[in-house]
Amino acid sequence: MQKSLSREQKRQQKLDVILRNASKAFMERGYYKTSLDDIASMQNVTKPTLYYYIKNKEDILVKCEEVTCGRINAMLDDVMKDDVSGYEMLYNFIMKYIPIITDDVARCHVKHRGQMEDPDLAKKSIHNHKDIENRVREIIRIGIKDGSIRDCNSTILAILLFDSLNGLTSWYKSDGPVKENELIEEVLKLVTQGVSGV
Amino acid sequence: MQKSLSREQKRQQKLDVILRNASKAFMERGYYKTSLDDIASMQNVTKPTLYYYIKNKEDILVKCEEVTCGRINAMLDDVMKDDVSGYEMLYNFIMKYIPIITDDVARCHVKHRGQMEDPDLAKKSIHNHKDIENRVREIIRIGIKDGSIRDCNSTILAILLFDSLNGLTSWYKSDGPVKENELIEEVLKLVTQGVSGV
DNA sequence: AAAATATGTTACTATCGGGTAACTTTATAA
DNA sequence: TTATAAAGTTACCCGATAGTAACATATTTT
Repeated sequence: MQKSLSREQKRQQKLDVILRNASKAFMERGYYKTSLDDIASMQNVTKPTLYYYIKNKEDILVKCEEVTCGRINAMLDDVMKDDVSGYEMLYNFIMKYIPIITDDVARCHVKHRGQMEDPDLAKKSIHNHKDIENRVREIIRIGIKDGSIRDCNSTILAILLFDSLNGLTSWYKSDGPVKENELIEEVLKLVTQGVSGV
Repeated sequence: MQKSLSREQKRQQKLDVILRNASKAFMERGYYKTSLDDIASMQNVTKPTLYYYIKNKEDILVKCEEVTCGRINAMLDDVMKDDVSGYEMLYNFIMKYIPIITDDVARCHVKHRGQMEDPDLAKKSIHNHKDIENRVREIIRIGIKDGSIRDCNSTILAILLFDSLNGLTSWYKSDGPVKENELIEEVLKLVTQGVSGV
């Protein structure tokens, strides 16, 4: 039993590596310009081996999504259980969202969300994101109710917020010139105070 | 001469239709899932006819970019020549940027910018966008200098701003439930004042 | 040790779609 | 009205690549 667990763990680890490498490649060269042969050779295996871990190419996107949405929802559970103002919840959400979303697998998910060829998978993907968006809208509504967030269209605000946060994924590199602390700082200031000079 | 001009105009019009239809298809189904046959049949012509107007598939993206960047730069010329505060310039820029960027051809450009397979074209595309980004950074710097925009990292702010504005392109539909006026209103409020309740 | 299962490989198929060559039709210009 | 160029068509090629079948090796369990 001990050994069989370790085998299962190894399997999981290899899947993780596949997702990580595939994500990296998809972000650099794009989904369609990255062949399964490319991905396979990153693990020093051959293409058919991949099919031991994934159903098909599209399944890589699905699995990246599962991992990422799982993390985000767990974080939201954590943030929303605190008994603080809506504004503080939103602040905490943003602060914790950025480190999650700058990970390669998460970036891959954000870029390809809702774009599966299988319509059912695409629908499910959009649904997953809408769920998360709704939870953030709920935070915004709480903030408006308790007066900590100014009265606004919570739908539009939630979308704009996600746009700017998810946009990070296409340019932010953890080894680039912009430090993560500074980035979080600027994003939080922009979202909370805006750009106005006074 | 009259007639030959009209022929040239017809040609231009047909190219416009191709770009418009291709953009729409690329946004709905994605670049790689849209074949040139698909695009051709939207104009009720056959694939080789397209090659009379475009060099190859990628050239569609290049032409969408030329059109869009031309519009944005003309708008920036206009906004920046006014003798007003940096904050007001930024405000005007955002107000005028949204109608430009919610057009199908512009949305297509935003989605595919910098993703051409030909490295030279990709480089040029990124350069085009960086130019525009730099002009907006210049506006921000003017605003910081004259005190109308709070002191901040102009690079990060410019990027975040573009992220949220360009993000619009993936969800905003001119015939959807959100009115353009309301959208512009909310974006401007968010960017200028932030979300804070007080 | 043997049976069963997991993991991997080589070699192949089948399809799709970008691009082109050669030909036809329509419109402009001399 | 005839020559020339524009605009479009049919028929094809060919490279790329997702997915599979059949075979080989390692590992675990009995």
